[in-house]
Amino acid sequence: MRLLLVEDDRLLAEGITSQLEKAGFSVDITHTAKEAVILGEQEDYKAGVLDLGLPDGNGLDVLRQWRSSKVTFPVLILTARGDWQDKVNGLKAGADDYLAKPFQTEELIARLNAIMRRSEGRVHSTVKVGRFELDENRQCLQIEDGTEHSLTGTEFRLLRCLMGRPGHIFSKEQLMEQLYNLNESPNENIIEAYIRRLRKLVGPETIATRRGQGYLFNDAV
Amino acid sequence: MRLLLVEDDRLLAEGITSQLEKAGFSVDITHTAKEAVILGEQEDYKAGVLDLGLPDGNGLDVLRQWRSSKVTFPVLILTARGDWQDKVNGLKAGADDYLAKPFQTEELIARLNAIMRRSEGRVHSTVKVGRFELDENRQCLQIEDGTEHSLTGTEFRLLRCLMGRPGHIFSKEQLMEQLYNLNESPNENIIEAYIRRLRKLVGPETIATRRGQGYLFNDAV
DNA sequence: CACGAACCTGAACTCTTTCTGAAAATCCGG
DNA sequence: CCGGATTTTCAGAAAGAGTTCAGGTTCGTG
Repeated sequence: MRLLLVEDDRLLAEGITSQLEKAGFSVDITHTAKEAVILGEQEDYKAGVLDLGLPDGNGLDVLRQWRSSKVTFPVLILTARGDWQDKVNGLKAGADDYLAKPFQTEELIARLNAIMRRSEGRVHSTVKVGRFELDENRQCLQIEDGTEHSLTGTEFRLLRCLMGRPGHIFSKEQLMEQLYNLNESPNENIIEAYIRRLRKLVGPETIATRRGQGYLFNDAV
Repeated sequence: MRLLLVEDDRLLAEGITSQLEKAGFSVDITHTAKEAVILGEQEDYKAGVLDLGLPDGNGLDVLRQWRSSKVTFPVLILTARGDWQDKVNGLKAGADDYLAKPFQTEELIARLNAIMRRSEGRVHSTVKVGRFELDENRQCLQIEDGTEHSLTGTEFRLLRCLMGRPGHIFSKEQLMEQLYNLNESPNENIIEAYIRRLRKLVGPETIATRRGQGYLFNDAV
């Protein structure tokens, strides 16, 4: 679940990032408007967090440029407390939500989850495929036979990706992009390793291999 | 993999086409806006390349008309170098990417592949001939009796080629060109070997041999 | 009708990709 | 700084895809 955080205060950015990563996101940080525009257009994020005050330009311009170039992921803007104007302009420019500084990271996470769910057209925070149900709040997998398994961060992100689109083939490269940000680039064998662990939970048939193409979550029970 | 190329410079159009065909696309050319609108609406293309300067109308109007009549395939527009305005208007009108003239055909191919990949998630792209349906996302073949077979990379590329133009005879040399690049040049018997594998799936009658000419996918059920 | 060319067929071979189990490295709370 | 949980790497085994081969069959032509 990749996010882009645009925030010029480096210390604050680091703080937010470390908490977001604990919550299971993979975060790219940028401090400038220019880089933000490029990253947003080129990388495949699931959401963006945008501070409006940037050294080299207005955050709203970043947002407008994204929207005019078909960047569709949901964006949450950070505004100074009580700055009504910024909020209205932001929503006009295509933002999906806003949050006044200062804020609790918990609230940021909650709101991010909300706009991401909304953008996917879902309401429930659980993904159900066949006899499996993935609980996004508790980060655990329930199986129809009553058993329940809690997942580690990486296990969860990978499984959510696969279960989010049952029957669709994800290449190893795509999965790498979803799990890791630009800085991290572990051995591609890591995907195989995690696929193996997930199979121990869901059974070997449930996650199928398409040799040379990738992996898919079987939607047939 | 059918494309529509809208370009009024006939010489340029021919040149681009021959290279695109080498890259495995099957290209229809048109030189007028009027014909472009009709073809785009009636035929089932996987992508379009649209030059903005046309003798009988503006390319952007073609694009707008397509989009308003539910033509969803991704479109790449060709603009004059540095014409910022065209680019922005194009993206607003529903283009998926743009390329400034003059360009390298390699770049055109790379961008086409990119926008097609991006649009894959949204559009369910399948080729249907008789009682067979080839799913290009999942790289598998569905038959009317309900069975489904996943294909290996080479099987898929060969079958897509044949099914992309049912009834048309492809020579072994042409098929070789579709499946392999200049560096690879395996024994020509490889085509026979794969044809045999495909026949085991679709039945011996469905892929006919024209001795001395090539193979074709039978249009009639 | 006989002959060669083109095509078919099944199996064997090679090479790449994936699986697997375990060990090493890293992270994190106490 | 320690110990457990988690992540990452590694290397050999297994499986699968791609390719070749050798011999058989069919077809068209002279």
